[in-house]
Amino acid sequence: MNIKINPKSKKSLNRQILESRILRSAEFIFATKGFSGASMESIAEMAKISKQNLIYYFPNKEQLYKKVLEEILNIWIEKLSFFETLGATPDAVIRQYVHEKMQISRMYPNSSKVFAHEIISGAPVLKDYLKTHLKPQFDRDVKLVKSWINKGLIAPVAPESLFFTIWATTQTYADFSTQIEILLDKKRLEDDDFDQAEANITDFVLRAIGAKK
Amino acid sequence: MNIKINPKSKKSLNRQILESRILRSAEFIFATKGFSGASMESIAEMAKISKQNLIYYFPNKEQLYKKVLEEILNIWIEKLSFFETLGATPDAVIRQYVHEKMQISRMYPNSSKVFAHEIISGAPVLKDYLKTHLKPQFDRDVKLVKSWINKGLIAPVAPESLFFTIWATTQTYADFSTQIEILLDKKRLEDDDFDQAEANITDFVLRAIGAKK
DNA sequence: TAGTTTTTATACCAAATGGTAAAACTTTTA
DNA sequence: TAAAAGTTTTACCATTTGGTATAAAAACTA
Repeated sequence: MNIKINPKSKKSLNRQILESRILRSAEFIFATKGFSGASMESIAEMAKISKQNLIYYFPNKEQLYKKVLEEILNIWIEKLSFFETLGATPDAVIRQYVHEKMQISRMYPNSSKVFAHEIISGAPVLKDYLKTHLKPQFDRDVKLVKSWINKGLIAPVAPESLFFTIWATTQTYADFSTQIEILLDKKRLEDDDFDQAEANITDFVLRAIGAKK
Repeated sequence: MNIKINPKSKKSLNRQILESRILRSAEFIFATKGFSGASMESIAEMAKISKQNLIYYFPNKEQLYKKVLEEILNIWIEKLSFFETLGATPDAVIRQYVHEKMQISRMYPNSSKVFAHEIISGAPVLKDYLKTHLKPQFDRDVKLVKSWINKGLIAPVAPESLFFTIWATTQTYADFSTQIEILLDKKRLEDDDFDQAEANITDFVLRAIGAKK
């Protein structure tokens, strides 16, 4: 019997592997050096291909950069929505949300850092996206939190502020990991540290909003 | 009578004015473009001097960058210490701390962003400083919070986490201002927004740690 | 196996940019 | 007022780097 992998998909598989190796390299370089400081050469080197080869896959730096951002945004969209868990208790929704956010900080620290650089720089590339995609979702989620307050399920906190707080506290473990590592006297943040942090943040937020379990 | 300003101090006054104009420009450019993306030319242009003139004042880019970081660190050192307010109640200390931190986010958003870029990039310049200066202060402050817990003044939260939370939530209003502006539908964050944010964060933190007033 | 497509390597370049050298101009000092 | 010190301008350059052009090599297809 001739078990043969479909050549077309085999090819595209190889390509996918290489592309994702490139993207991981790019993430790291962009996170570490910023957009301007990241040279195509250094990204290529890290991905163990030539610069010209890199350009074959990603014709220019901006496109590569956008792809990296796109990836993390897709992950966030996929994993993060208050709205989707509609019906669950605030306690459960927030636990799940913080959990997912920390999971992402843990698994994709570099993507997270690239995103942070982008926003801090004034979101030159993502401004439109934020307006058209994030804002509507934010409005929906704020509405949901307001309904919780109206039902007396949580204390009357400012919903917008609640989101900013959750984002900031979870993201800080990815973005400011260097600082946290130094202050906690760790070479690297381990799974344990993230678990601990998640528990602390969850606790903190739930106490602050006085969520009934 | 010959009222004459001491020429020496007059000169150095002019120089101070120009230098601080340069530093403010540099802050903005570094915040917006990152270290590598910030050109000496653009900084000079913003400060309304020639590039060569800029180089006269700051012989190279790295030195200018370090000066910008130094400025914000000095401000933080000056204004932020749990320890110094020893004796005050946790409630008062935290209120004051959050207040100062938000004040800084409001007044020096660009410095704050430059710092954020630096840390996210792995603190290539500031790593040593964090180890030698921030860490000891952090340890002292953590100790103080622990004593609060032991005295039953606040709930048994993780002290480290408390600091990370306060830093993250206050800093986010400077660093991620672009995102927050979009989500709150504001062209710029006004004094009012910062006051509101400060109140929310303070409330939030005090609830979370169950501080007795 | 011949042809086609995909991938990799070689050579090169134009623009941007950090920085130098030094002259010209201005202000301060003695 | 003349020298000294401080400031600004002009001219220039070496390096980095994103990107192009092109051809060789490898992989795949018919």
